[in-house]
Amino acid sequence: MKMENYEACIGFDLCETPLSTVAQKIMSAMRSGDLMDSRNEGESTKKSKVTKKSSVHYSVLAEHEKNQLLETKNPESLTTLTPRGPIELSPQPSITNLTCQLSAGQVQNSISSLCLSSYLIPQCDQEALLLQNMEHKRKHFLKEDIGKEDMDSLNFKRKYITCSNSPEKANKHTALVKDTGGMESWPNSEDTRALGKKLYDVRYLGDLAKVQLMDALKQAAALVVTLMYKDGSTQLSTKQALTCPVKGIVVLLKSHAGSSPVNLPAHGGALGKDFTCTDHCIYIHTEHSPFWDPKQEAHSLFVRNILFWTLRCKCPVVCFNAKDFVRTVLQLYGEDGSWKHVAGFVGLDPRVAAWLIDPSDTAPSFEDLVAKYLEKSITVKPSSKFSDASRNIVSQNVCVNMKILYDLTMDLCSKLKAYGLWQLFCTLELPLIPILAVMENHRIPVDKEEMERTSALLGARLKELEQEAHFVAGEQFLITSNNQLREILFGKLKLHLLSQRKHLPRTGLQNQLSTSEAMLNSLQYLHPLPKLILEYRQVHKIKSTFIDGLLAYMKKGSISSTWNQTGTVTGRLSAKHPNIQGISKHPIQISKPQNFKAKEEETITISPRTLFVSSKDHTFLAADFSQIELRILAHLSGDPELLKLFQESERDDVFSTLTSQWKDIPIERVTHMDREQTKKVVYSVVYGAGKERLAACLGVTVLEATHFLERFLQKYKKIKDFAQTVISQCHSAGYVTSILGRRRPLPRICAQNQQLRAQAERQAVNFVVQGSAADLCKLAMIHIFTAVATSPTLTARLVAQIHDELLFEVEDPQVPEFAALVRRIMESLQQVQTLELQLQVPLKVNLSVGHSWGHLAPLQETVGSA
DNA sequence: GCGGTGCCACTTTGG
DNA sequence: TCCAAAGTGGCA
Repeated sequence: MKMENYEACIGFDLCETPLSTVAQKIMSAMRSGDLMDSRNEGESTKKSKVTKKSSVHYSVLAEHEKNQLLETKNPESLTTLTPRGPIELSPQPSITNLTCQLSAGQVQNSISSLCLSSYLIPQCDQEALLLQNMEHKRKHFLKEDIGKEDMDSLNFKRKYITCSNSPEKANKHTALVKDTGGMESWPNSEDTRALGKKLYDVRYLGDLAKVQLMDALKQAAALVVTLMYKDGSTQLSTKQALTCPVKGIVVLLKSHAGSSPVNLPAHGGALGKDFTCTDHCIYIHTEHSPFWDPKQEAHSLFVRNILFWTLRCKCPVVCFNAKDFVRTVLQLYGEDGSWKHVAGFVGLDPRVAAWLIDPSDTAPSFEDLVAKYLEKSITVKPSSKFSDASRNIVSQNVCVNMKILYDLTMDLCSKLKAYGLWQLFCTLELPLIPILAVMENHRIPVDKEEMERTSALLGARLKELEQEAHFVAGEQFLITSNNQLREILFGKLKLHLLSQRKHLPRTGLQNQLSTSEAMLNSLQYLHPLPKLILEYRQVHKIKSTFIDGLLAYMKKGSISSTWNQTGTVTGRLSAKHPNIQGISKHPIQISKPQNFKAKEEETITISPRTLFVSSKDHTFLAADFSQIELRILAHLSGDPELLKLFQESERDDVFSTLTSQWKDIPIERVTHMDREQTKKVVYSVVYGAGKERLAACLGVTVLEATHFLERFLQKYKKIKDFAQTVISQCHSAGYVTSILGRRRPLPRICAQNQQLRAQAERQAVNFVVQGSAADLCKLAMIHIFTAVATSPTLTARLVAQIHDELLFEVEDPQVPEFAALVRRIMESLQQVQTLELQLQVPLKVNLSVGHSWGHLAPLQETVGSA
């Protein structure tokens, strides 16, 4: 064991008595001024320091290493000091714990050089490295697998029997090895044969064992990670607690089987083929007790070390729902700025892999995936009498499950390769995982007082509207009930008989007369009730979803969404709790309720996005791709008219241009509403909307809509050709793919039912365009995130992604530099050599800034600065 | 009678 | 018989 193998940060407890010799030296060096005290540094310097991010506690070092440290130590070799411990809690801060950093010359693998090297490796190199690692592991794994499948299934059975008969079963979970005397040495192969399903709790490891563990961690061929919750369940448990706090983290260290001769038992033995005997499973307790004690602080440093190592190590890391793992580490140990350390994390997530293969099953459990994809193991048959027992295998023993998880992930990886999804997985989806974790770890401030005022205001207005509605209806009824509303509109008032329109909207399944917005719009001149209902619904939606709903998710005056990477069939992201992608953009006007006399205006404007504000000294910067799907359609179809629209008039807004063309009005006269309508019409038409739908959308007769449809498709002829090509490809292959190879199987493309088949055809066309747009938006996120993470100065945080729009929170002085970076990166996605991507159309980005999300103004960019 | 659950209709967003 | 989401409330 050599010093070179350690991080260069070493922590000391200063409340230990007697004070260790090294600590005494450091203290005296600090007093004499030979040592810099980082407490006196400015905030900005502190942020950029890497010393705090990872360190080894002094107590972890073996005796001879302590001696080595003591010998090599002279004051000059210590460059920084960082106070640790509960200094925030104490009014009179006293140093109770120190971290010192050795100069790079003293220790070769100093933390700073490690960090630098991992940042300086370009993204593609990291991917190449990962690919190489994976390929190596895969080959190795396959080689080992050949001819031993039967043996493995036997082993599973053996383990199961052992497990169910052991006293541990009563415990429901894997027994933790608690050697209160402290385990002095990390177990070798002889010990571990019996420990296939035991967890080593790192709290109870002795100093030497800890050192050996770190070593084993660094030499592991692969790591498998899962979170353990307070109720004892893990990420692999079927019934995963929704909001259960994390108790600890379980890590399976997969060793290079055969790499050490000591670990190789005699040839031919059954146990010799059981690779599990060289693997170790550790449990890392991460819960903090409310009061501080030095032992816990030492443990905390050690844990932090392990976890940050895991996040930046070069070997494959397997984790089911890896995003939750990254976010948990950030919540536990992430300080301001430390998010950059996880930027390069690439964790193999089997759920993401399975979603790429079949995007239609959006939330499979670990157990589901095992049943669906793990070929060699227990196949769970619902009708089998062993079904319950089989399922128990997948839920009882954490260590066994971790090994199954590893196998499952390897199987999924080879499937990804077979489907041509491997590159998409590695270059797009996996790098996105830490980005989403970092987003979830960041909170957006919200104006709570304003929100509560608005809630009361809207509540009052709703009461008024309800009373008016009851009055004009001539009876009391539940205004939110569509059934009751339908009875009044068509049963009592018989408005459908007064309407001139022949085809009134109907509900899907019951085929009743609809009470939708389109219907109410067409009835609004026949009776006052429809208009009141429309206004009621608008106000009610804003209040219940965007004001009260948002308040429910607020903690300490801020909110943070949960981002779902595998929640859509098209590759888009989705957000929930709250769904920040669905928050009203357009302000609504409401007339002032009677009892609100505070203001003089008769109408009040409500805009939910205005409630989102940037933090102090920060600005929101929004960057959105303009007409991304239409541009992609132009590229894919090669339609000359559409291409011309983007290549020539790059300066103008395309939807405004289209509006002025077909409505025959000058472009200056095109209103916002006109533009929105054109947008809706264009997308409806290109994705195959019928004439009735179009008529309803435009508010014109079916005949007029038919004419428009013909004219449009005549002008942009190749759109139809493109759609035909996609549909026929889908017919022959059974699936379609996006620009970066994302796939969507559409089995109904050959359905007998005409309706189902037509739907699948429209979905195929839509997927190719929407999925490709999603690819580009994700690529933009990754490139920008990587650029910021590798920048020594930039600190901009990604706050939200609203499909084509990225919302950042930027430190005020950095806005111009960052804006230029964002524009350059996003527009340069027109061609990406490494992905063989080359669009025929330019990509255009609109930038806007402001201190409130609802009030963003186009950015005035300074040009000409080098 | 009460509370949980799943489905439907409607709304918002994005293209 | 445009596509893709999430949230709310009624209703059985």
